[in-house]
Amino acid sequence: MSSGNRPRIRAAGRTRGVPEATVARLPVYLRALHALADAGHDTVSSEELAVAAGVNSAKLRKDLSHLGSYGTRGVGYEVALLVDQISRALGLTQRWAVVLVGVGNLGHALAGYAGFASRGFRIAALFDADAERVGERIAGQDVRHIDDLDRVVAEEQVSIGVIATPADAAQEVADRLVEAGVTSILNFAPCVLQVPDGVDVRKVDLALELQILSFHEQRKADSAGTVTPLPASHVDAREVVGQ
Amino acid sequence: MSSGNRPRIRAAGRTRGVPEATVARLPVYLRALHALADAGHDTVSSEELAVAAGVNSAKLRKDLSHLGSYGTRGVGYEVALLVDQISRALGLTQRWAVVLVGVGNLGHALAGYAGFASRGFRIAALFDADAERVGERIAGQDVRHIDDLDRVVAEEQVSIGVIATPADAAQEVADRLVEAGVTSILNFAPCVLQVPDGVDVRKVDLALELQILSFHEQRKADSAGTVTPLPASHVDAREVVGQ
DNA sequence: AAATGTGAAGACATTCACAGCA
DNA sequence: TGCTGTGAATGTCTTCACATTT
Repeated sequence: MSSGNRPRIRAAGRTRGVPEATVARLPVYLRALHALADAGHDTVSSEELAVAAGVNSAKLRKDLSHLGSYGTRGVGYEVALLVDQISRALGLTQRWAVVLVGVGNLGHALAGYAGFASRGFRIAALFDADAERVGERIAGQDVRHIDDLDRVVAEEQVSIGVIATPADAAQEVADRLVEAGVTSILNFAPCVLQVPDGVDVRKVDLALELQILSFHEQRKADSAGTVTPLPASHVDAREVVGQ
Repeated sequence: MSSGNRPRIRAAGRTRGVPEATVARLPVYLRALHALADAGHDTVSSEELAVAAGVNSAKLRKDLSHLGSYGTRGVGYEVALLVDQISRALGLTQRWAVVLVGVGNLGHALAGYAGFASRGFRIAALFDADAERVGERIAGQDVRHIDDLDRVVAEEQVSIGVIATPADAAQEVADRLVEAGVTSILNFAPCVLQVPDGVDVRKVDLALELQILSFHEQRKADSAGTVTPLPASHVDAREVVGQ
């Protein structure tokens, strides 16, 4: 017996409790809404928005219902209001300061990526461990030495760090980020990071995504080669988009 | 009534039926195994491998069980054998040809990303729509004009395409890729792609990941500011790693 | 003695289908 | 009438706990 050794606290106090799967889709809805706003739409139905976001409308409505009741029955959602509510839910009413560590190939590209600035993030500083690179100017920022990390994080109130170093440097960088006070990390290095509780890590792994595609390619190739040619209504109607 | 309007075919013929969630973790296990092999380990227990991969051991064993029974009770898994089996399951026994479309900031970085080559993928060609860029040499490849896409895809038997264009060009590129015969797409453009059944799309969205982190940052900031200081056993012991 | 492989339970997520409201 | 919001049903994923095997 012993009835499950950890009680697994679900929430403390007044948790709105938005499911993680929903959180991961909110940015997609937000983007679709911006596009609709630009196209001149004032209101949108769950069906229309769902199509624009690439999900089905029941899922969309359930997702939005976790934020509150912002639609009008018989009409739909007011685009501007929904943009506000989703932005608020995601914490995008403030502009987060981000530091980027590692200005190699990929770091360069990330430093110049316009999508960060336009979506509520400000790159406060670029860092590298390589003395050769320090002082280099990228996207209007001087590359600083990683030893300055503590100071910059404190001064600029940085809470998010992006790691774009080689894999063998990533854990050390993560340790330094955490030490400096960063509590969220986006990791582009192909490795697993060890961080203390209370620090969130998300991983973006380029090769991993290709390997997943490889799996499905193989499946397709196999079933094509086998007896079953599978006429038109192919089995693969599964949705892959959802990360 | 009407009992669910689509029968939802789950598989055609002899599907081993590896769950999608498992597939997404296999590349992580593979990487951990390579690291272990390099470190001289011949065998590994589910517990050790799980730690290296950042998951719990029950999940790891369940995942591996979908590939077959390759462990030895009382001992563990032979590293080399497991590498083989996972590689086979992921379709990495062959080297896939990939085309990359869009050689801007990000495309440049991707073209030079060593992780592709080292994990079973060969960049067969680079494309851009901008005549200025055509002919430019990146990572040992000449950039070609997108009009050559059909020919290259056919000649080099390409089945995977990577889109690294701006969002407004992505759908058009996707259409051309599909038209040329590509059946898997990795999309870095921040937009939803429309593709026919049988074509898989995976999306990598850099800003989206930051937005998810923003959500959790806000939650932390809120609960810190509120009445509840939440002693040591902080609520955030949730695992975020799992993509 | 040690560690795998797996039914069963539980948690989580999606989809259905319709009550309720504008 | 049209569309949202949501209980209930279904499906998927994770975790537990232990029989089984070396």
